[in-house]
Amino acid sequence: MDRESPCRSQIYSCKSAVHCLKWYSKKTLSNTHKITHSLALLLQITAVTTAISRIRLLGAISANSRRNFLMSKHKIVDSGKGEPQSKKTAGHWSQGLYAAVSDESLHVYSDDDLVIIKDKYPKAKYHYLVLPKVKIANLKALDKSHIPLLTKMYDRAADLTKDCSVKKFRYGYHAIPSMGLLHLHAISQDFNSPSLKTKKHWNSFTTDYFVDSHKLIEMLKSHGKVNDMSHHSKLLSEDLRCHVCKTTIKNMPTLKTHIQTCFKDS
DNA sequence: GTTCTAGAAC
DNA sequence: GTTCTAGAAC
Ligand SMILES: Nc1ncnc2c1ncn2[C@@H]1O[C@H](COP(=O)(O)O)[C@@H](O)[C@H]1O
Repeated sequence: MDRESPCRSQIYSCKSAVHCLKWYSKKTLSNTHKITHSLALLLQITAVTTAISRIRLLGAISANSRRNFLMSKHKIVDSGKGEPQSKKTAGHWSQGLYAAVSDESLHVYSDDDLVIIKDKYPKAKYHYLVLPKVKIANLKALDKSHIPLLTKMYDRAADLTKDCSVKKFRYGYHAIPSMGLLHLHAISQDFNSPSLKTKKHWNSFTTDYFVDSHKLIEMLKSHGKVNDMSHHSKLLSEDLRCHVCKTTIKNMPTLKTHIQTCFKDS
């Protein structure tokens, strides 16, 4: 466990509270004082124990995400009054996946290493997110040691989607994700969904902005890290192009109609 | 006049 | 990431 995590420090404070109780009873305090102090300490222990058991509900999620959980519980914000809210602040929209993975009712699949949930705003008939249970904030945090985990994430996603009514799927990462917490997209290639609305949506799943899981794993094998892809942002404003026949299409409504007939799942 | 996109949101 | 809407494009 992380040495600095609130979880660990709370266990320490719990232990020290017990220690204090023993210490107090040996001291020559009046009986009334002893009882008052002991009761106060017992209340403290109960509160700490409750906090720890709530944190344990978060399962195998790391000390860092427990810290975020505590921050949100205690409404800790790191932005000053009148300042825009920091992206890393608990409660900011970009941290929404932390709450999603913590909610077991959203799990479509879960094991010791990963969780699979449905994408809340699916951009196709089938759209899942695969998240590791150990907190990995972003692609930059990845190194060679993560290859077995990333391979497993792909394997489980492929396994989950093999019985879907649409057979063509892609499994990959956005080059520049908006949401914190590493997540693999598993998305069917029909792109038939009301939540697919904008050019940015389309280009994020159909240009090189979408980095196949295999490609990402190859990057880690060959370079030991994920290549810098900050220049990929320009791909989001490219002209709309059908992912099947590659013709350019003038706008989103036309594209959505076009792919309904152009995409064939065989 | 209607459809569609792009940018602000404290 | 989404929602909302002003104004560009048709
Ligand atoms: N609370 C949420 N639960 C599940 N999926 C979400 C949530 N918020 C956003 N998403 C999806 O997460 C994905 C994040 O995209 P990106 O960060 O670009 O990889 C998008 O496909 C969103 O639709």
